[in-house]
Amino acid sequence: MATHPTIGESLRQEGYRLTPQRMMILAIIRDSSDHISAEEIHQKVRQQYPFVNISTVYRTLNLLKKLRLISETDLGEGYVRYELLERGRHHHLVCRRCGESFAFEHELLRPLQLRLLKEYGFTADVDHFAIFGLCQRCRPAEEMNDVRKEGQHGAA
Amino acid sequence: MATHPTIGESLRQEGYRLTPQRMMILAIIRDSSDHISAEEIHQKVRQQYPFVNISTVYRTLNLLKKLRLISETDLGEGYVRYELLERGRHHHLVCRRCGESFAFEHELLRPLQLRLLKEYGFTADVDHFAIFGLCQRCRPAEEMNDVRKEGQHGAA
DNA sequence: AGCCATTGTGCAAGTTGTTGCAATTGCAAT
DNA sequence: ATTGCAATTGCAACAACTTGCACAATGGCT
Ligand SMILES: [Mn+2]
Ligand SMILES: [Mn+2]
Ligand SMILES: [Zn+2]
Ligand SMILES: [Zn+2]
Repeated sequence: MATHPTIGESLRQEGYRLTPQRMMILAIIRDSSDHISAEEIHQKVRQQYPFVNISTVYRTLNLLKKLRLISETDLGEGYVRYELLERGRHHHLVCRRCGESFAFEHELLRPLQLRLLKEYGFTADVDHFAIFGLCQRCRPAEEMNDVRKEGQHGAA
Repeated sequence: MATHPTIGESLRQEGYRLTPQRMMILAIIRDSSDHISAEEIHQKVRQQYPFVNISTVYRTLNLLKKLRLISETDLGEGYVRYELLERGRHHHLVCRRCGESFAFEHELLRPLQLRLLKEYGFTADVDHFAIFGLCQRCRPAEEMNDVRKEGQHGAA
């Protein structure tokens, strides 16, 4: 129940208030084993305090994002999900056909990050990417689909 | 005035109709020298045909996206912009502080694309990325900002 | 030309997320 | 304890985009 000191306290140390709403939101993000959406957070906070407004949830998420305590990522569901950044840097591959998503190592993005810094002096925020495409299983199916369409010319 | 045959015809060859609305939308995207937003397209189509609905614009953009004729990208303005994919593959760096955006070569993403394919069998859609971070000019300013905050502890 | 199935459009309502504003809260100096 | 002030909240309105549905347009078949 006691809010993990590190995250709540880093809020205060930046000069922000650790309000009850923020404590509840933080606890829920911390206790979630996976990515969590704003709506899910809102539902869970409401179980403790039914009057929280969804805009408070969004504002808190934006604050935590700005302080780089959480990261957001769009896994193609029509809304964004959030995750504690201290949970370890990683990224996701999302199949545009089956919707499945797989994590991949941050290492794979490091060479790009370095080249952007060297060639453009640009410090890229490489926190939590989602890259869309076709997974191994779906590629053959998609190609078959393309071939079928080309076939429409003469056939059928 | 005559719609560029290649794009309009590739629509038809996929079995979709080339309606007047779609012709107008296509012509506007083609005649735009830069990224263009749905709202901008809607405004311009309305000059020719005041009854088009914004949802037709969005539906057409989604169709063109699905057929990989256009690509979309979020440059951090609060809405998405679209560009003809045949205009040449490139990506963007967007500074989260000053909002400035710079293009960068597709070449820089190719090694990542290849590694994702080799290591995960994942065929990444690397059409038109926008990577956020700090540009060369803004990084010193941002660091100064961080230092000032740390100073709050004892000072002030 | 007339009919039918399919595709596309307009409209209104819905979803996710943001924002202006007035009221509340927290904090510190009196 | 009271006051002053900035940070935060709830609420309602808004913005970008999507979707369900009824009607219109299209294209194929006869
Ligand atoms: Mn993740
Ligand atoms: Mn571009
Ligand atoms: Zn798949
Ligand atoms: Zn900048």
